Amino acid sequence: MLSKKTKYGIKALTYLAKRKENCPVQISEIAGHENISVKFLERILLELRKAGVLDSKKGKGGGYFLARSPKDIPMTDIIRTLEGPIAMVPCVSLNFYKKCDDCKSEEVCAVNKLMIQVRDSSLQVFKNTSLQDLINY
Amino acid sequence: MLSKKTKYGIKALTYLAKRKENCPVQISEIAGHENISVKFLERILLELRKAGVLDSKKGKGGGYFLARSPKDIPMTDIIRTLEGPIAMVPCVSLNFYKKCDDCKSEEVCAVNKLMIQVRDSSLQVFKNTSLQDLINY
DNA sequence: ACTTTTCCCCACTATATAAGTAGGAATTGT
DNA sequence: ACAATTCCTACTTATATAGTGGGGAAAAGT
Repeated sequence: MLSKKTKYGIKALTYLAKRKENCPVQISEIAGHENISVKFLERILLELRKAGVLDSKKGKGGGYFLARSPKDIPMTDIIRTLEGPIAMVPCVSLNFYKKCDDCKSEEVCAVNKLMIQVRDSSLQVFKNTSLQDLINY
Repeated sequence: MLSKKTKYGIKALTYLAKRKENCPVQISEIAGHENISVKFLERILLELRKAGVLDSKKGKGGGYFLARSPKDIPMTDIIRTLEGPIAMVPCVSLNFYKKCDDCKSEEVCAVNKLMIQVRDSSLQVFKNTSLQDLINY
């Protein structure tokens, strides 16, 4: 299940991407438009900034804005930052790999084989979809 | 993230599917082989029986066995029974649909559009993979 | 220099879900 | 009758999610 954190993050990013000019937008404006708690969104945007997706400006007239052009922000960046691994089990994760406690060997694990396929098919979607694609619908 | 319940369930089912004869197998035998708590597995197998994937026999010489041939058990059945929706958000779930609280309209929701694609790509894998395919690796 | 606006950051709480446990009832084979 | 086994409900515990509160720091406008 997708966490609200990720969901809100995507919504906030699309809100920013839809704007004509890439100038700083206040958290409260985004939160208001997308029905998100200001404080919660604050934390989400901060994470996205640290991940290099967003950039920010402090003080009066400050706010958040996209660090890159929407077409250069693949969904993989956003999902991995907010949701974590794209794989459904750590033992098939490319970026967050962790061995299973209960498995003797990954070579003979049916779950492993299945989840590699699921991971690849999801990855295909996330990798080939940019923030720009999302607002083009 | 895949729950341990689902993971254990898949492992138990593949264990059963690998056997030559489809005769009743005790929970404790499966649990021992797959490193799963007996009591926890008991609950999992019960759910699979209620869903029609497994059948059981009580009393001495009893146990669990596949209700159908492994090739007639698609992964969708198993995942939906143990994990629930395949979709990452309820608003794109085919079998567990639920409207979002925070969305005005699904037509303009970027998350919705993206997650439909992810759902379809995962569904493709789960639908086209049977229990038989899993043990054929 | 001062004030306001804004992001920055840590700690806390509440709630839900997952994971696992306990105990007994019901059923079947010998 | 007895032992082995599933069946079923309720309970506990651990972990993660979602959200809140309050103070601090930096930048900009005046």
